[in-house]
Amino acid sequence: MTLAGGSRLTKNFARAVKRAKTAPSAAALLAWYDRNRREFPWRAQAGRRMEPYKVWLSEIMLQQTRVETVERYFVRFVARFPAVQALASARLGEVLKLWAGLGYYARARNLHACSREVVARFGGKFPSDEQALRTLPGIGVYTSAAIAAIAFDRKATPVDGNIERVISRLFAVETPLPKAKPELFAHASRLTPAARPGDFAQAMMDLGATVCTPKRPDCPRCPFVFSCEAYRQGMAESFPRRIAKAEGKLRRGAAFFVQRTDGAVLLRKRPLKGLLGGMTEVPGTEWASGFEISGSLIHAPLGVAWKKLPGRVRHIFTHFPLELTVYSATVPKGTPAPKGMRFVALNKLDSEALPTVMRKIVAHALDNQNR
DNA sequence: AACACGTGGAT
DNA sequence: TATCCAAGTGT
Repeated sequence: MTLAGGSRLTKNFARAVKRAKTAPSAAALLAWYDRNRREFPWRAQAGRRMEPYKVWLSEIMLQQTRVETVERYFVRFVARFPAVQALASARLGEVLKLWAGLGYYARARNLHACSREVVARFGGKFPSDEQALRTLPGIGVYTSAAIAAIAFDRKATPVDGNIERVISRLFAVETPLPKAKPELFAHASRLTPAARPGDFAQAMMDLGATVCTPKRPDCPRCPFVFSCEAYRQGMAESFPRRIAKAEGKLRRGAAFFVQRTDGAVLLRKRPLKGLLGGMTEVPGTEWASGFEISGSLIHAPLGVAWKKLPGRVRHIFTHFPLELTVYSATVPKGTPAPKGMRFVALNKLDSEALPTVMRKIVAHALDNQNR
């Protein structure tokens, strides 16, 4: 962190901390947690047991996804599937619809598979220990520890991105991520108390989300300020060390927006595996680097008059940027959909498993086809 | 071990 | 506008 403004008060505070550095204590963190309790739809009231189903569902949704984004998805999801049995008896398509827009769609496929295994192998009750949880689809090292600690009060130490940041600062860990993971886990595990391990984990994550933030951490409000080595060095913001990933190469492609005169739009389903697996899409070409627009009409789903729309649809995936040219065509009412595709009424698009990039294509086409 | 896998909010 | 990156898992 920076000593904002360099005020005398702040400098004195920093000097006082240097003199008084103490060992970090879980008790201090838990006290902070109790004073700064945050309410979430999946979080029980203080002292109440959390439902394993809700803990599991929220943990899956929260993987690589911000709390503010997850909240409304979680509420909708629980309203539709109040318990693991309801989810297990649903079709995958129904689950993907509720997941559309949330990203990382393998999570939804694994969530569905996991619900069926919990019912089939564990009688509809989540197992409480990490080893057993770890055997379920979509539940990895982090999530198994999180469920064991938060739902079952087992002494387990989940380490997510927040906790990595908190710990790397607390101990000024110079090893860059992801190599530092074992070291960070060892530190976190040593700090985990036998009492309230679930609250401890949530407290660490809340601390990372609200105080020990990536940019401009609010160190004076931190219960660990007297223990933090990075702060003592005046270097909190420079942790965790990280090795930059190579950025993905631009890919291009074309999308074919077909609308019937009654308004219905032509859609199809993507293969179950891989990018946007199992989701609905607007028909299009492959996405490739070095893509040539000139030949793309060969791949069009119908032999009709195509109009190349002005502009492009741009979308950034985690591992590559995408640039799409959109072609549009209008066909008469009653035109049957080509094999493997279907026409869907425009006002029914909301209840389709359309990922964000596909919604962008539809919006771009509707904005531009009559210009 | 390294890469595939989405999206949107903050700065 | 560009960049970062968030409660990771599977292969």
